[in-house]
Amino acid sequence: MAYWLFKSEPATWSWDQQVAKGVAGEIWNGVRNHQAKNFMQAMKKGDRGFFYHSQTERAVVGIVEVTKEAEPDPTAEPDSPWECVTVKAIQPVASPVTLKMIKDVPELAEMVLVKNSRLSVQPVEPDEWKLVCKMAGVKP
DNA sequence: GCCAACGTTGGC
DNA sequence: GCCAACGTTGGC
Repeated sequence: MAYWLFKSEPATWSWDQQVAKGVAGEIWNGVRNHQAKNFMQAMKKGDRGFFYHSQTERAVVGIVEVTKEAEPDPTAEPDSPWECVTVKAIQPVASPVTLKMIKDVPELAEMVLVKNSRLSVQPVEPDEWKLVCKMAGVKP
């Protein structure tokens, strides 16, 4: 199983809204970046991801699971290359892991979140996943 | 094919 | 609100 990080501006799409969708989940639409799209195409059903709030909060606030693999983005122009997966909320974190906390941990210095903060969908290494889960107070 | 200009994102 | 980083666009 692979691990990922989904970044969202809480004003646009928040963790609470994701939770409200329940087991049905919600399509992760609106991504208009090829790197991010490629990562979504690599995702498999059952993969796990962090739900990260950018801008005002800058913290990992929940855990999601990929429930449907990449399909054309219904919010994109017809025949455009954009795709998206569907994710559902699994559980909130016991305590949010802020960007500052991540930056303070040397083992997490190589996270894409630190290296390329603008990428909205990112891969997470298994070791990084375990450590951030520990910091968040959730089971990996 | 290069590069300057511009728009967008996100941290601070 | 500002600015740095990055991606995209368009002129040449």
